[in-house]
Amino acid sequence: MTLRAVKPQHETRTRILDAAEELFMLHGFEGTSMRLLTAKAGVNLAAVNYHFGSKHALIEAVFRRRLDPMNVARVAELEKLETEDRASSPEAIIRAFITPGLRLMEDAKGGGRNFARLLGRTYTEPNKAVRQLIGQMYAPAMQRYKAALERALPQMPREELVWRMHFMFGTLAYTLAATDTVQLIAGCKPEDRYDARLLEERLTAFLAAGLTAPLKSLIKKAA
Amino acid sequence: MTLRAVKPQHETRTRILDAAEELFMLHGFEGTSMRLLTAKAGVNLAAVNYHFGSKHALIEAVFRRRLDPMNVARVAELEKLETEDRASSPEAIIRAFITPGLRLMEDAKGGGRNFARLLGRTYTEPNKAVRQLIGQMYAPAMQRYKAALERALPQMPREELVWRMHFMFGTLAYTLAATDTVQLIAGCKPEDRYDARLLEERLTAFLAAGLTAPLKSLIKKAA
DNA sequence: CTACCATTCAAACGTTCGTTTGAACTCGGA
DNA sequence: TCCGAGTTCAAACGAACGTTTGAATGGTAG
Repeated sequence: MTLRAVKPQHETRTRILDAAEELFMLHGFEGTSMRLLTAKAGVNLAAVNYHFGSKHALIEAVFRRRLDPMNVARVAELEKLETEDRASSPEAIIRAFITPGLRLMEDAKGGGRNFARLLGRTYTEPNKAVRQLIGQMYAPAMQRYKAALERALPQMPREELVWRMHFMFGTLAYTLAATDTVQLIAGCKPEDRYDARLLEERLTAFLAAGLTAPLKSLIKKAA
Repeated sequence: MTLRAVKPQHETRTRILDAAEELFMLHGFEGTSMRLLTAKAGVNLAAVNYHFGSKHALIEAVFRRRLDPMNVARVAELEKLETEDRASSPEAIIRAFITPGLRLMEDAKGGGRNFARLLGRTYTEPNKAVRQLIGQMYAPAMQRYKAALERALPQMPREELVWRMHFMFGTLAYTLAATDTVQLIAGCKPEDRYDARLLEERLTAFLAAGLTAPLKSLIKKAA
């Protein structure tokens, strides 16, 4: 019987994942060496290959740990909307989509914050294997939301909707990744720390307006 | 007198810059080795350090070659709006801002296309030195546009405008970088090649609507 | 106690990295 | 013709990379 203190089952794995999350965010995948990573995690250099098999497999594990639950939460939020007959509001759908992402940023211990920045950057990651990896992690939830928005916006041409969802996804990704770039525009440091609740309101208003913008562009095209 | 065919002044420099543009886009900065780069450029391995000094200085040169003219074009477009008294339209200002960026993507020879993807990704670049580098390249033009939008939208709280510009900037960055991610949403390959003109219309409509969205969010905040 | 399995460890593997070196080459001007 | 500055070249530098190895270690079941 395992009476010893909590039995740190796979504690090494967790320490590696936490260190990887932070260092991948700070220096990128290629910029993070296994020596630095294992030193930060306080484990032996060989531990990564023992527990994960390779560096690439570690990258995959880092994403799976957070991304799978996040997309489950996304689908759950959407299903809640649908059972409550509130799925006809594009704004509600947008909020359901972005909330699980923004939740990451209010993680007090910093792990979620690190992952949020890492995730937001990875959609434009050079490494094709990594991009495809998270692409297929997203695919199921993405198709659900696409179908929901098609129902909520029946008058919108499908192709136009695809592009607007693309823009929406991009804005969220950038917001998660570029948390320190606001000062590029503000010209000074942000007055206080990220207020995730306020950010959610701002982002939802911006995206809802963009997604439901008038369709005049298709007519003006002749110009 | 230099009668010889066009005198390829600094042709080696150009070949290196072109190869760097493509390879940095494909594999990132750290993922691109000087050996691969110089082989692709058809020059000697030592040529990069001879002509640029170091790999980091090459990265800087790659950005300066395209980014400086682009931001000059941005400011010029804005000044044209202002002399024509059309600077009161947020949509016109947005169009002036995004057009020079989108122009890169219709470069027939591919160089601009490569740079567009590279640029869009770099706002979320892990390497802080690189991020700061392009940050300060952007700063002057950014402040001009911020002032213009403050004048065009006098009723908008300054802080709200900063965030909406941040979102706008992010959407453009993502659009430039993630040219192949649309199929993540579309679920299939895009029917035809990027139509920059149509994309400009779609992006302008989306961003103008987002930027001028109603301000109700500030009231709803109590909920 | 012993045997066993999972895990940890220090050390080394071969490869590739960015950069440096000093000689060879090119070519216009004295 | 010869000089010298500008450029290219093959070769090598030490350092750092991801991964592998085989021996030690620790706790558990027989």
